[in-house]
Amino acid sequence: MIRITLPDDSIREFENPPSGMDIALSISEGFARNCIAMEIDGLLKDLNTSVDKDANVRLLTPKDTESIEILRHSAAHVMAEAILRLYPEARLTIGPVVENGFYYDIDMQSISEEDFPKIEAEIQAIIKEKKPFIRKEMTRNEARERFKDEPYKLEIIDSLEGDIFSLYEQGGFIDLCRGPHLPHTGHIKAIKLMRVSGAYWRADQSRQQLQRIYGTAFFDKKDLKAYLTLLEEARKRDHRKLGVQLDLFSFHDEAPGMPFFHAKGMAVWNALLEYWREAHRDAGYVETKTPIMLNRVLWEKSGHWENYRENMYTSRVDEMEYAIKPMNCPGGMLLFGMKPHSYKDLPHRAGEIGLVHRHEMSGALSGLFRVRAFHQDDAHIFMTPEQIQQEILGVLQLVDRVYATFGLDFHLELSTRPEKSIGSDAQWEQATSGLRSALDAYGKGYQVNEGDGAFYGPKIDIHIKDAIGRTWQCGTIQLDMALPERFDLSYIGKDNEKHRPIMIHRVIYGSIERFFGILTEHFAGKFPLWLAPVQIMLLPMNDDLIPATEALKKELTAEGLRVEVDTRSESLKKKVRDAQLLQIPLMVTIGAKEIETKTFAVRTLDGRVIMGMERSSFLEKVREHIRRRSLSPEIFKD
RNA sequence: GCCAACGUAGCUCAGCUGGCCAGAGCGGCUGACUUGUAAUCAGCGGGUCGGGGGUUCGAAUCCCUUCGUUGGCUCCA
Repeated sequence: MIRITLPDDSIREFENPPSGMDIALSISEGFARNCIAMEIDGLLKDLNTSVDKDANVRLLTPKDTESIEILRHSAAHVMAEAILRLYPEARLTIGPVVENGFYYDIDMQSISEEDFPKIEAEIQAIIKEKKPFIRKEMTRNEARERFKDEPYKLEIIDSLEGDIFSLYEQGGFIDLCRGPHLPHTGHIKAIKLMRVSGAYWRADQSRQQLQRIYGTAFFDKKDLKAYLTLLEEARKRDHRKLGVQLDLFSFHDEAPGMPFFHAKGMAVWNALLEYWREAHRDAGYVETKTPIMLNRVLWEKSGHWENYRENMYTSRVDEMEYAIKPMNCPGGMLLFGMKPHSYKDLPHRAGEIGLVHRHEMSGALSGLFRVRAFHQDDAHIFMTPEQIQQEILGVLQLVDRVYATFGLDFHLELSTRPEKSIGSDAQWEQATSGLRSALDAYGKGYQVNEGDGAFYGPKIDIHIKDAIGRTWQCGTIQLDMALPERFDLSYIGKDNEKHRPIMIHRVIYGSIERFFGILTEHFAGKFPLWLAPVQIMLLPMNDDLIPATEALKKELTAEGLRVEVDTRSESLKKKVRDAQLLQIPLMVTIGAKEIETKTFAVRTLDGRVIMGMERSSFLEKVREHIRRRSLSPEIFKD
């Protein structure tokens, strides 16, 4: 007698060891049709696994969160089978599930997206056959024999421990796999190949280049459609596209990977920095600036010459070797090291909007998201060990304040000591527990990435979530136990002895260029009033009103507002349309009436028009909206 | 750096199984219209078809090479 406990704590008894399907059938036939896998005492298994002892069993249907991964994993097998049918000489390597889909790395001839339709047709044929996934187990020797013509599979087998290997077979296709899988291929209701790219076997450049074919799969065609719609939405928001449309920035062959910011882009940039300075002043920071080029001696001292050389631009001037800084820290170290410090001066918070250059691989470049020259909103904080918790907490609060201003939610990740690291156990313990207790005190919760810290210290990464749910790592707080040592930094403690300060690097925007790009996509180009490149577009009703409108522009500009006049001899409709397309938050129509009564006819981006607004009240509300850095599109609500 | 795709007017794109003067829409300019909230009409300019080399009677179209862009690998702000 086998007793199966279901999630609702009900118990079902079976004479013989039941499979998941048997259990599902004991509930209802419709439910059973829907089940795709099961969980036995917390372990995911195939639905046809026999439960041979009393156990807690959960039957999975497409609604369960784990199900989609099982589906995609199975989809990867189906894709692999389809490819082998079409390209018998192909050799499979690995085919994991990734966010939003799956891929399979295959050693085969180069293919392109044009080959997708025929592969997809083959996949559909396999799905239609509703082939069951059958699990088999083999010993190491049997597995090696079975895959003797599959060099990559052999290498995988040899790299794994244990003596029993599981394989899954559907139709004539068999693959080494841990499982679990769907009951049969027919459960794959929606599948689509997304793209193909190169990848190296075991991510090693010196090894075989493979074809990585990406696909995605869903239980419902509607879900696939929704996913494709999201991709479409992301494409519409692409900052590279909006950057051209809104005249914000550009790239030129003469400086690949190094953005040029246009006047309108700089308006946004300056608004970002103005806010940054305000927030940092409030948080007790001073601002510094260090040169972008420093000599080799400095970089040898900091360790960059040894560890970061291949990413640095170097130059020889007057027989002296220089490097353009890839990071701001060494300059910051020099500044702190200039004069003695008392414990009473700590913590010392020095911010720097530092321009750094890093020679990224050409293939890594991508719009403003990955560039070779960028500005970091850096800061170096020097403190006593006792101050770690309080200081980190202060940074977290600043992070909170800044991201909230943009309507960005975020989560935190703590990375701890990696295998290769410098510093003593005690130092790491003190540093890590300092970060941990700051995170605990902050109370937002965080994820721990064991062993993911930098070699010179643990760190906290801040991941923001944008308007369409994508996450980006921007801010980071890194504790550095190496540089104060290398630069022999010290402060005089209460005991009148020299002590080594604790130092952190931290950024909040991260790279201003990248943050700019993220914000552009987050807002879909519809920047809030305080950030908008052009805040007000004045629309004269006819050409005779242009001089009067230009005079108004002058007045509004003097108020610190970013204003333009549409002087074209176009219809009002046309001028309104073009201002809308440029996502300008305020359109102010100037007709004879407005001049006469000293009022404004104001239109906001949501299409609402308010006629006859007193100029003083317009100004007051606009100023207040900007001062509060409000995100609301309703500038004249009430 | 590697793999793949792409590069035609300021922008978006057509032409690309080689062959009439390389096209369209938008933008720009000129003129008319003088407009009350998402495209007024007409006319006119504008292109080394990314650069270089080659095949060919003939190349935007085919080949080689180079630069750049995009998607990945990798790396990371």
